[in-house]
Amino acid sequence: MKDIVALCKRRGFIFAASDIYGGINGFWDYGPLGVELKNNLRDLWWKSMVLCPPLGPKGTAYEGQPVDIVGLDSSIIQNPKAWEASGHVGGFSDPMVDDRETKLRYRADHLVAYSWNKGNAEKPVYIALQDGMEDEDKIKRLKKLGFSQELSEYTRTPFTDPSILANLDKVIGPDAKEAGTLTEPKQFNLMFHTFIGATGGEENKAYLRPETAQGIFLNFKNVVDSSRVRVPFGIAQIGKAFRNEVNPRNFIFRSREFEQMEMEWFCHPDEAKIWRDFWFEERSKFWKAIGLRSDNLRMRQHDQDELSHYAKAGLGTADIEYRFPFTAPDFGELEGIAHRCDFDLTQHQAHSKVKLEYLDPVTQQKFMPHVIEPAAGLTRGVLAMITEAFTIDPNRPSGVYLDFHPALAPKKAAILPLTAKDEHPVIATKLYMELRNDFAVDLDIKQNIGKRYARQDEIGTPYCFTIDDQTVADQTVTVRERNTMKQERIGLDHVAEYLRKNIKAI
RNA sequence: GCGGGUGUAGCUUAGUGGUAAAGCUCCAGCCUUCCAAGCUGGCUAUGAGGGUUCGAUUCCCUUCACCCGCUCCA
Repeated sequence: MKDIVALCKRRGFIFAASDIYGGINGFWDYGPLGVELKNNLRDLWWKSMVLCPPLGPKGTAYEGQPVDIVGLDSSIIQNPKAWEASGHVGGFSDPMVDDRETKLRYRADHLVAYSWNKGNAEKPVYIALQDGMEDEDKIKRLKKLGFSQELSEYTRTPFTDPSILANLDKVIGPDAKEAGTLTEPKQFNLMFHTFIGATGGEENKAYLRPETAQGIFLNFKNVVDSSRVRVPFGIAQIGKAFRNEVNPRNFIFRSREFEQMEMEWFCHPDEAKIWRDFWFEERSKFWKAIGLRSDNLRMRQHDQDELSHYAKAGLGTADIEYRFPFTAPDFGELEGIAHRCDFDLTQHQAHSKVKLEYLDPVTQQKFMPHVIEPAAGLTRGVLAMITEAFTIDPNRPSGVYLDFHPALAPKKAAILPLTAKDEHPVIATKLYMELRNDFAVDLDIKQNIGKRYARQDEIGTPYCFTIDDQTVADQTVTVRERNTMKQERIGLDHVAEYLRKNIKAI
């Protein structure tokens, strides 16, 4: 992993954000090649979803014909009420307390401290208990710690009371053996705040979106009313999302600012399963088509207890996971396909008071569509692409090369005159000018040919076209293929066609 | 968030309480007819802040970033 991070920096894929100030935890910048790679992945996803979506599954009206998906680019900042409706504000903003000994976590406002001075007023001992416990269990717990009074004899103080927080070293946690293992309560809201307007008081508070999905639900009615779509259909969006992660880790895998590629598929509740299976299949195919090896991919159904608030009911969530170097031999999430039921539309309808039900024009049935959501991490995808491509090869000068699928490679080809003399640069420049209109190509004239091949290997350029004396004589160039280092000669006038044929992924 | 570790140039490594050294990379020039060759020249570093000291990259404190393990990931 260290080598991958180093290569990313050395060759201009990914830099630490604010590098010259020592970096900033959880943020990364995409360099000249990184942005090309990310854009390529983004464009392939967009193509596979919006421009050229798959044919529908068997057992639906869509069998054999393309499904309907339209694009969207919604604002990062929305009305804060939207995040209350979605459950992002209320659901995860409570003060939490950790127990360093047992590693358990409690809501601070659910804890109550029981104390009994035991005849020694100088040194009260507090026993924190979950307020919701049955009295019987409280007595049992207190007894276990050596306190056998009636419950009424104890002083009962809310845990969040300053007198308790100032004496945490004397508090025994609900499951701890000794006092002093509980931490100060901490706010755990993962949403970034900001303030709208130059004066910025609390009443002007707003949030940066923690997922792109909500922008789609907020525009569901607008799209239905304007775009001649009929359920089932999808709305796709790619964009940045922000989460104040407690602990960003593993390069760009978990960062605080990241990019998502999400599509919300609206369908009749009865068809949810068909579409869930369909999208799961399609999305798996996508990742394989652009170069991830199947043995590095895994499909995993979420357990009931790890489901998000929106997916508790319904068919649950299935992840497409990739074996990243830092998770290996285990896997890390790359994309989740969730059945969000009608949670979001129902919530927004209730909070906004705007009717979001759908009237099927054929059956005249009115219903709240269910949502199947394939939600992929664009930046995680980039990381998967880079780690998959990273190949050690002691038999070549660079010692390593990036085995990108040609469709993903930041540079599709390099045009290299064998020497900087004679006709070589002239022909090379002419070829470069022809190709650059259609392909991301490099022209590199300086230094010896071996160095230039090595450089292209390290940035994953799949093809190098070299101009030599024979080119001058018979108008052919050599093509060097990155992975095999093999060369063949093709006509100068066939280069564009050669590239077009070889860089197609989907 | 907890525990442990690491911070000298883009990389790999030297070294010192008193002008920070080298190889590779990179850039420029020369040379070069297929895989980082050679020659000449050049850019670039003690993570940041504070303290002790005449003087700190070196000693002390704080902080930041990264790595490993746990935790977390609505």
